[in-house]
Amino acid sequence: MSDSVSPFRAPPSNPSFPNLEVDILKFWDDNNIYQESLAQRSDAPSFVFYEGPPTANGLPHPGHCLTRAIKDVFPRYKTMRGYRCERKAGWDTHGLPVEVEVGKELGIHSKEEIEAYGIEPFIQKCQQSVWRYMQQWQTLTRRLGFWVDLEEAYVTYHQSYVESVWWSLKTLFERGLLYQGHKIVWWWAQGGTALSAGEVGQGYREVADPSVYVLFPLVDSPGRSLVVWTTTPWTLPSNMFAAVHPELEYSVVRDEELGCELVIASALVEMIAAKLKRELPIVETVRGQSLIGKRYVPPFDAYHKTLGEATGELTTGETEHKLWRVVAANFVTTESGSGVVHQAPAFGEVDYDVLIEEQKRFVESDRPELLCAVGPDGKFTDEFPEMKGVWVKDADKPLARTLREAGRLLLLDQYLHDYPFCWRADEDPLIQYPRRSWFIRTTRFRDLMLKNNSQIGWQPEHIRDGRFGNFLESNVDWALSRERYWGTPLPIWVCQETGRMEAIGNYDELLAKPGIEGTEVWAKAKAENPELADDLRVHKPYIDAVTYDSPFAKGARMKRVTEVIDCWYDSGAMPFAQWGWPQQNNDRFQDQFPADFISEALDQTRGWFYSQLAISTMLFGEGSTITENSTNENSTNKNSTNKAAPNFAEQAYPHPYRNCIVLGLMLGEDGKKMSKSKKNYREPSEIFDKYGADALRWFFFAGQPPWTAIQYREQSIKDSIPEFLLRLWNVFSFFSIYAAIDGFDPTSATKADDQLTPESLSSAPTYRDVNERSEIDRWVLSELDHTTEVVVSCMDELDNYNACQALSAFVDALSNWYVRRSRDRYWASEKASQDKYDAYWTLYETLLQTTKLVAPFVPFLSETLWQHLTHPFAGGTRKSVHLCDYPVADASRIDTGLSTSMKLLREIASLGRSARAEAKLKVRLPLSKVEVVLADESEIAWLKTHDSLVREELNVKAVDYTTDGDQYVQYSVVPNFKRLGPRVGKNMPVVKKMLAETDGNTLLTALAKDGFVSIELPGAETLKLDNEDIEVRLQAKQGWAAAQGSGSVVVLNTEVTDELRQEGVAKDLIRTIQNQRKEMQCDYTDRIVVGVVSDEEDVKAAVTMHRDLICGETLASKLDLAAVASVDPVETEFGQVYVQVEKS
RNA sequence: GGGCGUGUAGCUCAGUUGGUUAGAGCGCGUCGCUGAUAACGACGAGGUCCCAGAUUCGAGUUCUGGCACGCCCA
Repeated sequence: MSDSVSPFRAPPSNPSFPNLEVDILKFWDDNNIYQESLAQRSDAPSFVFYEGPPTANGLPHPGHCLTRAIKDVFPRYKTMRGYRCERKAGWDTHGLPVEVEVGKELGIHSKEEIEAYGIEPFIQKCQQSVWRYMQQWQTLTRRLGFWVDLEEAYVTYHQSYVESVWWSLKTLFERGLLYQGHKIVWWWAQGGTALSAGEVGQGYREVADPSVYVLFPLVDSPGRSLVVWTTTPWTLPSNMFAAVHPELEYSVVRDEELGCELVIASALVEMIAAKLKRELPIVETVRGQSLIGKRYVPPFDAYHKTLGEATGELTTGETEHKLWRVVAANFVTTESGSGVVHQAPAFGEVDYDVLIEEQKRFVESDRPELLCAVGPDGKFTDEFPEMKGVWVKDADKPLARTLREAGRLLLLDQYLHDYPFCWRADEDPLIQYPRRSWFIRTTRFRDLMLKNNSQIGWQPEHIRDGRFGNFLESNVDWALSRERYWGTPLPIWVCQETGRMEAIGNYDELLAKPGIEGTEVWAKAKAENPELADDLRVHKPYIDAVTYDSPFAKGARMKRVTEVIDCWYDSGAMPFAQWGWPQQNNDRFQDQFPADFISEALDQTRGWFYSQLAISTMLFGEGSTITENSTNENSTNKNSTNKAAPNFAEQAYPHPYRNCIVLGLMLGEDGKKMSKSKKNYREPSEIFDKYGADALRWFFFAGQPPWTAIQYREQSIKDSIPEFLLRLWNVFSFFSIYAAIDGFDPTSATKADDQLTPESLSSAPTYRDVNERSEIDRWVLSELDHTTEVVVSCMDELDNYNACQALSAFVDALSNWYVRRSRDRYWASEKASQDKYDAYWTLYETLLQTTKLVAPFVPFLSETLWQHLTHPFAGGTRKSVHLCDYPVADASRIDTGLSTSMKLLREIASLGRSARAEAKLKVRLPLSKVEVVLADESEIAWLKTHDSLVREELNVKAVDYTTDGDQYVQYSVVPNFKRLGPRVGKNMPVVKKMLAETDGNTLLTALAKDGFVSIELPGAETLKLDNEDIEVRLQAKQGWAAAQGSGSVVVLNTEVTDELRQEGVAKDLIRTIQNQRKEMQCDYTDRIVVGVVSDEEDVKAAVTMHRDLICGETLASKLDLAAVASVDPVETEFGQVYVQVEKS
């Protein structure tokens, strides 16, 4: 090799990965590596990734690290595989959480307070507040190595984004898919606002409510009443129906005290009788079905006096009373109550569904209308004059009293249950309350959504038919509107005179309306505060001020509805709205739709996964047509691409995403949900500082499949360092040290290309064809290419876990077999031997390829390795490993036979060590022989050529292989179950028994002679078994120092001769002396003088016989069987050992 | 209450279409190496595969019913 100074830099021996990572971040920034990785693929086929927009309105936590790591690894991989993978960041910026944050800041929380504060300054604050934690998000994203275009991020409050959403809503509106209806919400009456499910969930606590059993007298059966149970007496005035389960049995019982008959579910009669403390003899029993349709008198007559006899026409042409009938409902149970359920659809979502079902039975003009005697303030309205102005919860007692006085109260009791209170005002109970709301008719698309879903590649697969599929099956119309302030305004304008409506698709379209007024509100605000983001002009309150002439009635004005929309709709519109499509960027949208890959956590099933699928199916699915804004001739289409709005009806499912990895929930150290108060997790920044981003990433990728619930364990993150990162580093470090010593110069490959592919390195004069290299070289390269094959096929299937398993196993084999077995080849004193060149080239190539393989997973470490490994080329190679192509397996290098043989060899070495340990014969003590018994001969010839390796590993003088190991081994023959199962079936246990009972050796002999053995089955049937049909197992006999593996048994010759023992002592002495050298902190070139004083003959003999060996190994210039003056001896089992450093 | 998922070694987790010796890492124990060295390696102990039934020649794996935990929805 060249005598010039090695171009390799010696790497730090104990690297600080966190520090190296920070350097790499700077390197990437300084050199625009990410941008270049994209530019390099500008003409490549695209692999489309969508970023599910996080909300920057909260701190990022470890769960987000997982999401962002997974979102990073596949785009990186695909990019290296030759695709163009753009990664546009995005931020979710609208919604209640933002309003709440701002409210906290301002010390206000009710809607009244917000309005008192002023909507205009409030939403301005919202817009500013969205970025509250932006810095942390960006820092985390960058530090984790998540490559994404933060500068080009889409933002849901941007005008272009809002306009895309408007366009889609207008499309839906014009297709008749938007409508107004009621939605029963959890309502905070005092604050005048609905609460989200999450908020409601926070406020449950146990309370005692009245439990009343009320009589509903049946109209057509005088003296007979339904018994109805409720814990909310205040809902009784708004009663509309009573529900029974058609399949349940009901009893008519006689109540002597009241002098009437009661209808109660049979299963509950006893319970109610016990509460009443009186007998309720059964008069008759009936099925729920027979009660259906029976009319009753409601407990209060507020509505009854006018509507009591109201009838309507059914769709069947018949006539039926609209209200106060018994209806069927299968949610009725007999767990509590009476089995007859009071229905006040205004105050219960389930009850409301019953009303909807009832309404559907009637012709449209004759439907029962919702009864609601309570106002949004939670107080009775004049529809129930008796209690007008009374807060509902205060009405419970007086209502019960009224019922009692009217003889309608069977029983008053108390009932303990959990009931939600407002989390912001915990004295305020929430009530369910109907609100006018806008809906999207998603139910009409249920089957198409299911069809679309069925084509999506879900990871894990059970999401498709499980959680997500079920959710789609039970689809209900999307409640779109929110009575809030900070959100995308619902773009519907209403004629103030006729109530007719139209949707607006973008801001210019609005401005072009005739008689436009109100735009000055925005102009004024902007003039007063030029800093205001222009995007705010499409938000409340500015947009609300904009009105125009009604096309429906002369002189009337069009005014926007007041609502904003659900921010899930924002995020679901992201596939087109991120581009501002269709107003602009048609080509970008066309290119980037649908996504090949998205990933979020499980909680997005009903969130982003759904909102995207629903919107895409409605807009671009089968049967949909995209209409041009033809009615709006004034709209200024700045971009001609707007005209080219495609018809996506032809777009094959699935869209808008083809593959989705659903990540499991991340749990804290204690296996519980992560929570700041419990402090059961580490802050990401601490992890980065202590262990580095690669350690965290590897923990995510290699620890478990990503969809399992992951327990965040600091120890596991820490473990990824020695298990993988450091192990790989050590191999590299080993290589660098010796490459530097020997002056190994890869630049001698004059035709080396900029990715240092093996083909191009072969131009080096010292580079030999792999086939000519030693076996271990061929072996490691075979393993490398096999690993490459596995990793590529896993990653193509989005399976990071098994890809990492393969990588981990390979790095282990590289470190613990290849390098270990090859060390002396690098130490060889001959600098220019071909074997040494082979060793260097093999390890160099292996490291290069491994570095590329691990690049998507551990981008920092791989970059560091790449920089070092390519350093000799002084800039002639690609600047970054991330600009390289992903390795492709070279099938010609994969030698499965060699792989199998080597595996057996390693097993034999391992068994030998095991046998030694068992027999308490330490490896340092040489043994004369091992005998290896194999099940068959196929590998013997190959193994024999590796005797020296086995001798060395096991420290024995000789190795013998045999298949005839009767002496040591018991043969047993078992059937090959998998093969014979189908053929033998029920007789399998018999076959197994017969094979076991026959002498193994006899069978094997017969098999060898005839190629088959015959077995007589009980049914006089003869079974011929060839050697594929059976499996030979070896079992070491007792009394031998032996260990057995799957196909081999290793037997030790335990006879220890004097010679062997003395050699063992010599090796022990060497070790003792080496330890002493270390104690004395010798430099490894220091010469020493050694003295050994012992009474034992073996020790004396060992020193005499093996003086050269001992001196050579320990760099001793002198070794005597005498004390060394002025040195303290170490006491050992061999006597006293003196070691002194020689004065130079 | 419904849906979905999970339950395998002390801990964290793998386990391919059912095939008869259930794996890994950590931890623990023993030993080794000392020219990758504040590292490293080998070997070992440790398992009623949550429980009970069923299907099957054969079940950690399929089915049914429980139990426990988690998530989502009521």
